[in-house]
Amino acid sequence: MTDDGIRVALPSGAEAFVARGTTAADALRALGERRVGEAIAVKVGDHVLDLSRGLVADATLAPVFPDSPEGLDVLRHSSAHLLAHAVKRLFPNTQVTIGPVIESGFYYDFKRAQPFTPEDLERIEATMRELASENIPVSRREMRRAEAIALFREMGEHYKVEIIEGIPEDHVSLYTQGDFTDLCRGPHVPSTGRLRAFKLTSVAGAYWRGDERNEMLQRIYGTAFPTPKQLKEHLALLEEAKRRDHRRLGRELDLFSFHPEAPASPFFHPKGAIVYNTLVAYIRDLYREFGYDEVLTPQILDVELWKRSGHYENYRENMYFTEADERQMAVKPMNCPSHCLLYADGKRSYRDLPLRLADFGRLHRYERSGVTAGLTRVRSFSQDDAHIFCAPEQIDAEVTSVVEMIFRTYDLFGFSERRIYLGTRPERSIGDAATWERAERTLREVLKRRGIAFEVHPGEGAFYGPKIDFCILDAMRREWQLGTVQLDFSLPERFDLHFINREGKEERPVMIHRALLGSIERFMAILLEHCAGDFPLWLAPVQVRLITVTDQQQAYAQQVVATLRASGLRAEADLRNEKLGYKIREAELQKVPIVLVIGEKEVAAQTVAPRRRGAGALPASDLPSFIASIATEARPGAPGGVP
RNA sequence: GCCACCCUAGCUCAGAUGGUAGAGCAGCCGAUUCGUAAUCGGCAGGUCGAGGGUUCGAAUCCCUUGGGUGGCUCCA
Repeated sequence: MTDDGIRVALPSGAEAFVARGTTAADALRALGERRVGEAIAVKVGDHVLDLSRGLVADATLAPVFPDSPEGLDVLRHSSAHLLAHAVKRLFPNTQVTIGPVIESGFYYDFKRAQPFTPEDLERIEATMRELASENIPVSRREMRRAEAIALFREMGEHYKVEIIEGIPEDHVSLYTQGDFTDLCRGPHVPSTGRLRAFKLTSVAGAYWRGDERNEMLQRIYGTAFPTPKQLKEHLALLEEAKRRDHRRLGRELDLFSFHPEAPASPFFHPKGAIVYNTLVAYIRDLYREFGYDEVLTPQILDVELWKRSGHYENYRENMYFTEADERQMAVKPMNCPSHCLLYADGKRSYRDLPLRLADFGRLHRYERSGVTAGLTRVRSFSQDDAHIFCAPEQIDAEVTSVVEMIFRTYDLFGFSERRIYLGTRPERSIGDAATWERAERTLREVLKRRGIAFEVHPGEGAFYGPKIDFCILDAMRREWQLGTVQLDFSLPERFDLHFINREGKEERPVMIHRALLGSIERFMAILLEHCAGDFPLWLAPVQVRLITVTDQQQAYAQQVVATLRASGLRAEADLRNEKLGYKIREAELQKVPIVLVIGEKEVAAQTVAPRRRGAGALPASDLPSFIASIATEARPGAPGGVP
């Protein structure tokens, strides 16, 4: 190494000496990297930088291509800049704010008096295309903070000024492409021509700095990919998501509906009720196995109870209130206080613990209009909720057993990818610091001991205690929260709960709030979208549909239906005077798992000709062996059947 | 709650610039009696989410309101 030279290397080991200040792109060329032209950035150590960055010290370099995760981020970030560039060109009076990369694309927030219309979006996208085809070079420069503030102030970009004022460093970096300059950490593509596959997807309101007390900005969402083909695939995926939308399937499969008379409160139709109740039946089976006792508790309780539990203090804005006998009452948003009353009904011994009280009670929570959505966020629902009252030394075993129930259940439904989060103390909460500390440590230890990978979500705990949230990825790779385990030392305190321990002394139990599916409504929505309406046999509202070829077979068909029903199957007959193909098509569209075709031959031979959803015809068989062949699969909680 | 958009027959959707509603599917009736994803014909169905306004005239323009959708905030 010489004074004016530095040593650069590729991860493969190739080395070269170049002059200090050589750009990353030139250094890569000097190293014999052939695909420099395809790279959009460079990785120096752990940092992704512009290709035009001058190298000042020895470094190991790796080109960043658009199809790598880092490259995709650069591409999308630059697309956000291209969007801002186009907006400033079309609407010069607009102020720019921030434009980050998000999971499936990017967005940019703007301040403009006029709202952006869908037509504006088209014009903006067209302008983005023009700017891309002009292949404008993107350059970076650094500037003193004060200088940058002055510059953006002069440009009338007050939000940028505010952002820079919040940056502690002396210098900030600016990126310029043609007549557009933006404050940005970078890195960016070398020129706008590298952006070939992007699309603006929607406009939405968004608060400045994500605070609802601040003014509202206009956010434009978009997405970008390395190639047009990948963009197209992504858009096709969005179409598929639309096709699987549970609101749509709910209507098409006649499962549930919504009515303005009870906003955000689902009405389950007979078929939807079967799915719902079968899910509950599955959970009840688990409860039998894991030692839970089911209870039923009132819908409306005295406000005093909610004051005592802390809900009135912390949760009032989400509760419904009413009055009776001049007493203030509240509709329950949760079951826990009722379970505390149940626990306290009589002396408890350590021999009674753990006491696991399960409750499928209907809950009502007032959700602000605008946050509700289909079955995933409703105002009326029930959970597979339970509260475990146990001695402190039992916490570990109890949490462990809940985790087992959760994992087994998610496996059953084909949710094999999970993400687990530990939520710690939120701002609004009850209980002292030491108790919180203890509870958080307990949960952390259980997870660690079980070798379960998790992430910490600071401040995401419940107001009464820390929690572990169990999320899954569905078939569309979207993340949903389902189960939860929450430790609670506060409610036992507030309700002055105790049990008599081995020493004959009163001791405070711990309460564990937990759910596997979470809200049944929400779970049903997620499952419906996950399996695109193709429920496993045991959950299907109609398991078997008989289809007659002509009306000569009606009597036999009805007889078969009766036999199937007698053996516990949900069966029905389609006796309509329609062609076979028509009736089969309808059964397929209705996602009926098994169709039994009954024609002249079947009547004569006293058999049925089965047909599996999506798989076509199977050989005919006699009725008893057909029933035997599906018996296991039709039992609640039968494995398989979900992708 | 905030921003934007949407609401026409049970469903999916047509109905530039204001002249008072239309299709396919579903439904009903009839014909057809048929072998693994749509048989043919006919009939009926809407105070265009609701209320108010502008206008000679409103599904269409304006205001209010209800519901929904996509986001933001929230999800204890």
